[in-house]
Order: sequence, then structure tokens, then C-alpha cells
Amino acid sequence: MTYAKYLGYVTQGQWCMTDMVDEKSTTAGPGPAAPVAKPRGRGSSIGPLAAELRVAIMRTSRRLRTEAAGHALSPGQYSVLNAVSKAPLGIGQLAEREMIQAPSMTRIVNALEADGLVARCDNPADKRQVLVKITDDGAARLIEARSKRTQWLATRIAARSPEDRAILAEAARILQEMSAQ
Amino acid sequence: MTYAKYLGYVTQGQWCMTDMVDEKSTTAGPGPAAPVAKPRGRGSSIGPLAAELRVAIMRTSRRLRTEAAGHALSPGQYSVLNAVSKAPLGIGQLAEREMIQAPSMTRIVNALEADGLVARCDNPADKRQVLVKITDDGAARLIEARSKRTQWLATRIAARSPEDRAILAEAARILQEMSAQ
DNA sequence: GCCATTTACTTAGCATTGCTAATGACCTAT
DNA sequence: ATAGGTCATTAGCAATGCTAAGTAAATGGC
Repeated sequence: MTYAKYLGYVTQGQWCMTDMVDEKSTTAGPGPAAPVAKPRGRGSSIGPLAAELRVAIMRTSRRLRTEAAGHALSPGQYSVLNAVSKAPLGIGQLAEREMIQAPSMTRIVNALEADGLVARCDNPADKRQVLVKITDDGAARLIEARSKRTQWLATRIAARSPEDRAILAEAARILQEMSAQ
Repeated sequence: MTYAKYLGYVTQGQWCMTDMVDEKSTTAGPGPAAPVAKPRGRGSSIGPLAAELRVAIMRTSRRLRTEAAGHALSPGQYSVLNAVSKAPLGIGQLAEREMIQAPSMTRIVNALEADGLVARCDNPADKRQVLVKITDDGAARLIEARSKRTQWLATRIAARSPEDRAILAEAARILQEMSAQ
């Protein structure tokens, strides 16, 4: 019950809560990480920036997730459908991609299959493996979900100034690089 | 089982999965980001930017959540502890802040209380209400968790150029504004 | 060529977290 | 004083994650 007991068993984040805190008062100062290169000037204090960016990202991601809800496609289903839209993949491959365990993926694929969005096929080369293939219904649903998923964000972006849009574009690139590491 | 049955009952996002798709092929086009500055003309295609930004944010948030795990404080517990660190709050207020329902908050507070990180107090002015107060242990744990939470991000930020940091700072501000709407 | 090991998926069961519904205690207004 | 609303808790369901164990098929050693 006390959560701590749950650790050592949890291997990756699987919690869901908001994380929508106002954490202005992080402890601030130069913060966790080291200076860098030429942190000169007063402006480049890493700690507060990291704290602020974290809050901004978590809050935005929460909004994105919330807004994406209600489309009859859970995030997991969406991810899998998207992955399978290019080429059929096995359960294990999908699980690895999504960073979950195979049984969890089996369950997701079961749900998608029950809805007729994917189909299981035999792999002639290895009959142990099940290939998950997208159906026409699945492809249609994916396209629909895809646009709805981005809709909320697209609306807000459209409302910003061109300068802000440029910054967001750059930030997207930077964030991708950082999280890829 | 089929998820669709679950809708109309779900009111907000509560799923957890990766969402860590390689959705490069969203509609794409000119590649990652748009030019800049003077976007009008053909350059300011909102759709691809929204799609890319969405992926960047979701992926980064996922990393943040994953990296934050293993500190014996779930995101929910962390949020509550942080909220309560400034002033005691009632269950209902906390629930509203976190955008969850009161029973869920009761459960979180129960866990924190069991760990001795918060304490329930009576509110003399309204005996229906329970005030959740942080304990010394809770405050200590919060500070510890706080730095660890931002550490991952701070490290990556520290490795970027000053220009990138400036962009991220701006982006954080913009994202805050957008998600606040 | 046959048996042992490994691999891929499924089934079974537990844990966490969110929600709704219903209950009990208390405040507020008539 | 009583009726109705508000706050918190308890009870019970749904979804998603995990581990452990079981089945089917491929691979390897003798």
C-alpha cells in the first residue's frame, strides 16, 4: 500500500497522474546540473529553466492526452496501430517498440483485433510468430485519430504569432534530440 | 473489453502508455521544422509543426516520467506534497488542483499519511473539512524528489548551446500560455 | 534422427490508479 | 428545527502495467 513496497518491481514509469504542479519554488539557485560551456551572462541559469520547462512539458502533455481522449482509441492502441500501419510486426517487436512487456501487448492487440482494426496473420517463415497487420478499418480509424490528436495543438499554434511558431519549431527539434539520447 | 464501451464514462485521460511513436510520416513534407521569422508564404504549415511538436512533447514527458520513477514518490504523491508544502489544503481543493476526483485524492493522501509525509488536521472553522499538512519528513522528501525530478532535464539542457537554451526558455513560456487556455 | 534448450505468444493473477455511486458528518438557509 | 447542499470516505468497477507459468515451434548438441 505504501508505494515504497511497490518499488523494485516497477521497472518503468507507468503512472498517470497530472503532475500539473505549480512548482515555481523549486529550490532554485544554480540547481542540480553543472554550469556549462560558457554560461556567462546572468540569463542562463539551468536549474530554473529545467524546472520551468518540465512543468510546461508535463502540463502540455497532460492537456494533449486529455484532449485526445474520447476518440475510442487509447494511446496504446493508437501507438500500435500507427506502428503497424507501415508494415506488419510481431507481438514481441511491438512490445519492444512500446517498451512494455509482451503480455501487455497481447492484450492491446486483442482489443484492436476485437474491434476489427488489426488482424493476426501467420508468419510462414516462423510459425511461432504472429504478425499483426492493419485492416482497412484500422487504417481509416488511424487517419481519423491522427488528425484529432493534433487538432487541439494545431489550433493553439495557429493562434500564436509567427515568431512563436518559429520558436516552437526549433524547440520541437531540440526536445527530440534531447529525449533521443 | 473493447474500450469503446468504456467511453462516455471516461471523462479525462487516464491512460499511461508510451505514445512514443515514430510518427515521422504524419503528413510531413518540408521535413522537421519550418523556416522562421517571416513564415507567411508557404512556410507556416501548422499541421506538420503541430504533429511534430506533439511527438516531441509526449516523448519528452514520457522520459521525464520514466526518469522520475524510482524515487518512492509517485507523480500523484509528488504533486500533492508540493501543493501542500506551501499551505495546508483540503481534500477537495487538492483534487480540483490535480483535476482528479475527491476519492482518488483521499487514496493518495492516505498513502502519504501512511508514510508519515503529511498529516490530517481538523479545520476548526469547518469540521467537515480535513486539512492536509506537510510534515518535516514530507518536506525533506519533497526537496529530495524535487531535485531528482529536474535532474535529468537539467543535465540535457546543460549540454545544449546557449542559443538552444534561449529557445527552450521561450518555448516553455509559450507552452505554458497555450496549455493554460 | 532425437531430446534439450531457447524463443514467441498466451493465459492467469496481482497491483496501481482513475472513476462513479452511495454513505455519514457537518454547514447553511428557510 | 428541518431540508438541502457540501466534504470526505468507503465500496466496487474498469483499464493498464507487471510477473509467472504454460504451450507451440525453432534451434542445437549428441
